[in-house]
Amino acid sequence: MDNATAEATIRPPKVSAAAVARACGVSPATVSYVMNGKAGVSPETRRHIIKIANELGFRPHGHSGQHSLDPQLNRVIGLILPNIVNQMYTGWAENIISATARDGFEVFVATTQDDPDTLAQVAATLAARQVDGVIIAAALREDSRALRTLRQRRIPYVCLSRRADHLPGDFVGIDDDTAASQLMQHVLDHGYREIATVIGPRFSTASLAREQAFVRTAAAAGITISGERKISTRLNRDGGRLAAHKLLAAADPPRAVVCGSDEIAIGVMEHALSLGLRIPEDLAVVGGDGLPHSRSALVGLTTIVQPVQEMAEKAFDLLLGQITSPSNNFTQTLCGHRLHIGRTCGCQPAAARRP
Amino acid sequence: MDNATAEATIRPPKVSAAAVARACGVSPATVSYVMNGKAGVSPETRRHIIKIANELGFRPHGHSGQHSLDPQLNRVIGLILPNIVNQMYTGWAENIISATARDGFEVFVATTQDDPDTLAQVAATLAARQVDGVIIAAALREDSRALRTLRQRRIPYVCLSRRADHLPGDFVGIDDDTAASQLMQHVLDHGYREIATVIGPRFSTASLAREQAFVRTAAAAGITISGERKISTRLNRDGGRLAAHKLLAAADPPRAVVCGSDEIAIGVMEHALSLGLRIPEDLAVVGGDGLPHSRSALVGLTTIVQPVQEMAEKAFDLLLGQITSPSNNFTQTLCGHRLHIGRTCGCQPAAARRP
DNA sequence: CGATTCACTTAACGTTGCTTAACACCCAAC
DNA sequence: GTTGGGTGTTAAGCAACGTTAAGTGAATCG
Repeated sequence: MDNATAEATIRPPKVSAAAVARACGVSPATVSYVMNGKAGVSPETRRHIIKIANELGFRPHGHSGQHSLDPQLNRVIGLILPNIVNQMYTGWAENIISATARDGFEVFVATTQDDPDTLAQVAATLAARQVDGVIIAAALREDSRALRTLRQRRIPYVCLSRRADHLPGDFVGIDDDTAASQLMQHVLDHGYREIATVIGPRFSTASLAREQAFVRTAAAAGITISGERKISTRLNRDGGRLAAHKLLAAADPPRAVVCGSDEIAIGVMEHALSLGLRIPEDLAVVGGDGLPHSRSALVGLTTIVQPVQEMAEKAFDLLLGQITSPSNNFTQTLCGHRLHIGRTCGCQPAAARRP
Repeated sequence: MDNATAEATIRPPKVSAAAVARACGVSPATVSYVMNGKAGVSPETRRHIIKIANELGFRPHGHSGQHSLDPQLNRVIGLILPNIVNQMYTGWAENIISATARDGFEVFVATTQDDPDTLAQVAATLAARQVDGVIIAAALREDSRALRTLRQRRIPYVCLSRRADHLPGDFVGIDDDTAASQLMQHVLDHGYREIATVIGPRFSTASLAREQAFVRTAAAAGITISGERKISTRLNRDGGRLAAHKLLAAADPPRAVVCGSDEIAIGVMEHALSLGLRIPEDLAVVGGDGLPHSRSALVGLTTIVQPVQEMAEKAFDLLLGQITSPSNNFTQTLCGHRLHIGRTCGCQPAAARRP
């Protein structure tokens, strides 16, 4: 009797994975593999299935096609960070919180310490809390459990800075490849030949991309960076100290250290100073995040500056878009970076800019 | 619609959960799950049921079972910080988040920028979100609107570092008076006579207490700090720069600056360096938070070190106590601080030397 | 020509999301 | 007091869905 009301308000179009499979002439399992970025599917089939799935508006576990969600959002989003000590992350957090507050959203802040299990659990917890969306700056390349959990619950998410290898989704970051390449080029222009690189964990796509660009750019200048001089460490000062200890204790210590992160660079410099080395006279160091305090006159680090506020706001913009109108068309946004020339590379403070 | 509405306005409507269920085309059990925030209901169905229930004016306070509110916690706490850029606050946040996670709590992080209205609004928002408790590191001396809101709603809170002047409540902090006194004494021991103090906003009890201790300790050594040399500024680097600009542009610039916060101290040093002054040869500077990066060899700030982790865990402990067994017996916990001697005061640490 | 790899299917499995049904509770009527 | 209808809660059950280990068959390779 009241069915009229019910049917008028809710109408499930029900695009199941099986439907997509039928439309593509494959088995549901294949569709599942494609949607989760698993291996074992040919590129052609993969592309075909993605195309059909988008056309049909497929979402996993499709009990419902469209959200009628403006009225009753919880107005809460989750923010997953590797930690909240590194100022790179707090910078994003600050700006995300400001941006969300403008729209009346509250923010759950969670940290993972870059542990895969913690990440998976945190995502599950946030999902259980009915957040409207999640911004993740702690994605891991291989372990996509967290993102899968969110996908299944149809909770929109946006990856910030790091992405997952095989899972689709919105992404906001900088062009790590170009930025790292420019940074290395600047070091090369100083004439340093003995160069080491220290980056964050390789399970971060951002770290990995930077290392690869460092090595490639150096190679293009005829400089090979040996295995012992390519260090991956934790994304904090201690990681930098440890790396510096290894590098500087070697028989042939490097003349310059190119880091993937400011915190690491600072750790490297701290250790070098404790050995009595002068920077940049004995050792040049450059970083990769552009934190305010490492750019300051006290430290004077040469580094890549990321547009923190722009990135944060863009990430929330994208998330809000996904929340209000979910789709399977994802965008990859690369924000513009710039090189900040300090004095740790060997440049003179007054003549900050180099040609 | 007409009939139902008419009757509804005249008589207590008596909208049962079953009616909502029928209107939504689901079973009463599902409505029950939604109304109690239990799991096992899809977000779409949940929203739909909430919407219909609101339209029909459904009141969950039917005559049955116990009120579900008392025994069931939401397992969410609020954390109110002045900002999330100053590493003092992020240090506490990091450790509070870790501590709460161990007990299955989630944390809403909110920032006030030290604006009284923002603080009041943030507290109201958190209260509306049914948090189980709040940790506040952004309390203001005079404006206790926020704390009063929480008290009225019977939401436990713990003040961290700063307290409100006239409102009772648990408090965790350090002995600002003793710490500031020791810091000033160390500066006096160097023999400096021309001393200025720069602290955070005086609406923070921590800042005010430190300034008073600075002045008192200096006075005990026969040194008067004039009004122009007692500066209160914003709790960030820019605040420090501004203060330094005022102090160093004066006819009689000070020989030493005693700061109430590391960030301020760093701002002071940055400005001094930009004027070509050497630290500590031309100007000695000491800080007051003990942030990891200002203690590092790169900066070498002499400062008060606060036991960040201990304070964070203690604050959550107290909060948890208030949540599980509310009482009116409040405790004031003072954690132990220590003085970290760097080189910005003029001391010569063995290892570190700067070009 | 058998072994291996690749691309996909089959089928068992674990989850999710909801229903049915049993339960605990309060208020009225007997 | 006892009983019965009405109400919200909760465990148990079940169907649908997506996931994934195991399996199949064709192409490739040594």
